[in-house]
Amino acid sequence: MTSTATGPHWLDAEQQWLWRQWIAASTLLPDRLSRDLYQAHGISLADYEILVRLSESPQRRVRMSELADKTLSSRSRLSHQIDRMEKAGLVTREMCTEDRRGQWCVLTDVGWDLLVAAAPDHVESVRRHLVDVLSPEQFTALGVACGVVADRLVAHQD
Amino acid sequence: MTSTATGPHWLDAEQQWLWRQWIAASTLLPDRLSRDLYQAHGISLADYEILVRLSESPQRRVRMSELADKTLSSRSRLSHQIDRMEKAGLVTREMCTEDRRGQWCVLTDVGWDLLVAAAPDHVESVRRHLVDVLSPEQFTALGVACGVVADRLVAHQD
DNA sequence: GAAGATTGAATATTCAATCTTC
DNA sequence: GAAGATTGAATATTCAATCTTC
Repeated sequence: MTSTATGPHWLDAEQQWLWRQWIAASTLLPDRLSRDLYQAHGISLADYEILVRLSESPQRRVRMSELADKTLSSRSRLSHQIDRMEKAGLVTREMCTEDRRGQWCVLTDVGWDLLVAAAPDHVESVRRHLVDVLSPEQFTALGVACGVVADRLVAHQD
Repeated sequence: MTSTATGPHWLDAEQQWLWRQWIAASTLLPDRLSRDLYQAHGISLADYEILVRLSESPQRRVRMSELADKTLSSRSRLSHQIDRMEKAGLVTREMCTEDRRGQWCVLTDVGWDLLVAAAPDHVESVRRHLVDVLSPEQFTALGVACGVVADRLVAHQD
């Protein structure tokens, strides 16, 4: 659309520029972080996030549905992803005794070791491409704004 | 990893929180916008971006390699995507006479009409989920920070 | 040999249907 | 019937190889 196709609710030129910067960063940064992680440790950013969530939980285990919520993934997607990670020996599934519909996803020692090895590199990558290229104020403003947006999106899936 | 696993370059608790807000927003917002677009008009956000870029260009056409750059897509990905959009009648390919290695991607009337129909809804969706939930200052800060990050990522693909 | 672009296979994600237990 | 979870097919993306023209 050309900039002459204006209407009551159109974005003005500045808003459009800001919006495109968002698109660019939110496309390029995950690509880059995932590539860094893959080249150094053979896992994707999605795999890494799962390892982190499991490592933070008591007994290094999380129920599948809760893991899906925490990683902002659909259940189907998570299920397939855990299949792959299980094949790679990073996690295992265990029956849930309290609720027999449920499954625990459990971090293996191999998964833990991989996370320990990958974490410093990943943090370095996050710093290099995001945190360190911004002033502390800019980074804070970015995160806070994202928090507002994300909260609204989680709240009303309307 | 637990928060006790600190090191010289680790992110502190606040930085981690900010970082996770970024992940949440950059995961949820595109999902949401793409879903809105798909339900109302049968196209993805990626399709929409391509229609926009074509519509903005002289004679509604862009060279494949340039289109890949503009949409931050790999050439392979774009090639497959244009296959699908060509099948759907939204774009066509045309030989490039100046450089016979090249191809033009051209917006069809059907594609144009679809963009015209979808654009107001999409803009409304962007406003509802992003622009309007932030103060103007917050939105500006978000976009500016994203611009800095994106520029660095484009500049040195190191 | 490099740039423009595509191809097919491998991998990942989405979608709708299904199954079990609550 | 709803929640937890999975399954297989359809769709989309990545990766490495290839082809043509510069």
